[in-house]
Amino acid sequence: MPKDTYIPCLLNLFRQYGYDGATLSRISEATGLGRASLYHHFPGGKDEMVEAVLDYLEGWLDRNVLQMLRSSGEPLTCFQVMCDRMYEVYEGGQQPCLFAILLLGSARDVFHTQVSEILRDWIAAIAAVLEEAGMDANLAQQRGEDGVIAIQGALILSQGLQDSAPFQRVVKQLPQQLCTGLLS
Amino acid sequence: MPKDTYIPCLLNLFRQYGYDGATLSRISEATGLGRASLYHHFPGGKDEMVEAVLDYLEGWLDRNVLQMLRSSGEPLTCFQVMCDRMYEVYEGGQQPCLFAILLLGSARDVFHTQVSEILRDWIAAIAAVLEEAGMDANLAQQRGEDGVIAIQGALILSQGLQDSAPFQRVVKQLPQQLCTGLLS
DNA sequence: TAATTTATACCGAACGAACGGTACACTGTC
DNA sequence: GACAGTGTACCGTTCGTTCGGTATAAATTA
Repeated sequence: MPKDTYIPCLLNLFRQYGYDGATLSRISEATGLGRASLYHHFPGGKDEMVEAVLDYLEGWLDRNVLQMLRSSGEPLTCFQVMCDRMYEVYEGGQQPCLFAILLLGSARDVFHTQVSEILRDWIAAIAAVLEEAGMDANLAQQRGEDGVIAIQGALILSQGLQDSAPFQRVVKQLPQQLCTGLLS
Repeated sequence: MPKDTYIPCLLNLFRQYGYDGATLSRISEATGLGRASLYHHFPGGKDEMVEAVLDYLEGWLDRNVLQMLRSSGEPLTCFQVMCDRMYEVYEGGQQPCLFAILLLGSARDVFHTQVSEILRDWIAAIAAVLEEAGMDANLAQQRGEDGVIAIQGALILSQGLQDSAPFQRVVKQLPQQLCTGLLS
């Protein structure tokens, strides 16, 4: 069984406990692998586990969101699909975002490069859809940022209120908001 | 010298390193207080330090934002002042939000109650301003949430891109966005 | 075909370091 | 003398990590 098997499990652990809270004991327990076995699959230790999860997420985002955004469909429909995907990964707003966790955790410096790259790609993909549809480049870029901001902010708030309603409302309203000002 | 003296320093430490990253050694070094002195001022240890910082922030928010919002001025002006205050505490977007840090860190359960209360009060204060100005209660509540979402999301993104521009743009645009739909 | 090497996956036990926290004796000030 | 404040030395625990070694099965050799 390849090491990819354990990655979804690791993702859930880091999301549930944070980088520091996801101790090797917990990881060992959750994966069913002994401490030494973990180091067989991830010689770089915990950091390599996080990096593997980030690679996985980067691939997931590319396959399920960015490629779809690049497929030049109706902007509104594209963003609706994007928001549906977000609803899935974040389980309706009950799960926090690993990017934010890493960005605000004690090891932020270690993973900052990879996270910022992912965020940039995501924003650029949203902006490209809007620009393709005739929106001004600067405004499109702003809208891309606004999309990420809305989702990240909504996740924080839903986490803070322990109520997924704000996130669910945001993903519902976001596609329209991103498209406002677009002739169509 | 009262213990309040060290609270801004503690705030900066927790924001810079996160809850787990702000170790007692670092706290001791940054405050210039030995371990024994720290436990003299904060017998409850690290958790009590965080709680003291949260109390401080709660007071700061009440004094500098909520009371101002309750003073029934022009909504747009109120929100502009609010955003100015946000610009200050978050140092133009360069500093992350302690609430988010605690919400996503390993000790989220410990501080969740207090953080959620602060968020709720903040949202309610924004909503009250809009309702006072004639906005529908449900929409006003949504706008309150949107305000917090925008700021929290912008902080995450600015942190992620290591670029304060998104945050600064958001605090600039937010007052208008919160007021849209308001006659006046 | 039988023996042996190699590679992969796994494990329990232990490592040094750092953690949060405590005990206690000592200062200074009222 | 009382007591807030401090420095030092130390506690037990847990951290991430490493060590030595086992089980299994495929590949290689005799």
